Amino acid sequence: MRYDTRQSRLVYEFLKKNPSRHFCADEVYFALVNEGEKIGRSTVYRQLDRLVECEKAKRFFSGDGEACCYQFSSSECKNHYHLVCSNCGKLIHTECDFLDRLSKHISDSHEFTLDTSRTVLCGLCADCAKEKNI
Amino acid sequence: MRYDTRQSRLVYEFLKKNPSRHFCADEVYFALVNEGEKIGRSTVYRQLDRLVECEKAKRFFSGDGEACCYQFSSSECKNHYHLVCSNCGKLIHTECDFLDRLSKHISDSHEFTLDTSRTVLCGLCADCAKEKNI
DNA sequence: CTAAGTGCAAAATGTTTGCATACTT
DNA sequence: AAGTATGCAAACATTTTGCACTTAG
Repeated sequence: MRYDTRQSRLVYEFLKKNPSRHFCADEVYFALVNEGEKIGRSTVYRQLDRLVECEKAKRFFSGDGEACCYQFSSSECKNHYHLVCSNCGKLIHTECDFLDRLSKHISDSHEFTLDTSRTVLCGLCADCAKEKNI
Repeated sequence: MRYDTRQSRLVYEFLKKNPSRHFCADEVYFALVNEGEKIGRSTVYRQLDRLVECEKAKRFFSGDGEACCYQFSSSECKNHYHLVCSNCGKLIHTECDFLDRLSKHISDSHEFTLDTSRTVLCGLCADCAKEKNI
């Protein structure tokens, strides 16, 4: 059984409050500490793991070898796609026919079962693309 | 200028010898040491970075928080796609019209510039899918 | 001869674990 | 009361860095 503790709620609420951003474990930890909350680093790690397990958070690795990242994830995230900007780290949730057909195509033609919850399409968001071209 | 050293060749040749597999830095290091080669751990890291820089190796993060991985990559890899099996770690290089159209679609409809060399599509390969279903 | 690369050991990161204590149910 | 969670500090794993030394050009 899983107990409902102050700390577990803290971590969950924190991600939920910022659904469009992702955070590494330490960012969550320090954010909470700076808000004056009392919570330990390992508790944050353990709670994040738990949230990933029960699919309330998404874990991924943003591009170039940084820490691993966590982001709020509702059950809808199972069936849509994620674009992550390798420059600013923004994560974009996308529901899209074309991407659905991608899954089907890959399984039909490449004998490969795409895991959409795990796959993150990497590139540059509009803002960063603009910035880079200047 | 870049010098051509025994160690730089060792690392490059090692990846090249095993183009269809990927290795974390330590695997490369220990494989070389076990073959009796004299090379330092930090040199392996530095050479791997260099290979990634000049696109002779591909770096990615295989699924669930393991170390980051390196794999031989020829210049062709710039324009094709990579499927990685989250179960066995196999990396599949794919040249595919559909995936080319994906890039275009994402840039047209989602204002996002896909970086195909960085994006790894995550899922299950045919063998592992079979195994899991038994 | 100069610039670049090497290897070691130490430091920096990021994450996990053991264990006594505290909290939930 | 029993089971789970917490928090600390220590352990771990991976990667980076400083620096004296070696090697390639």
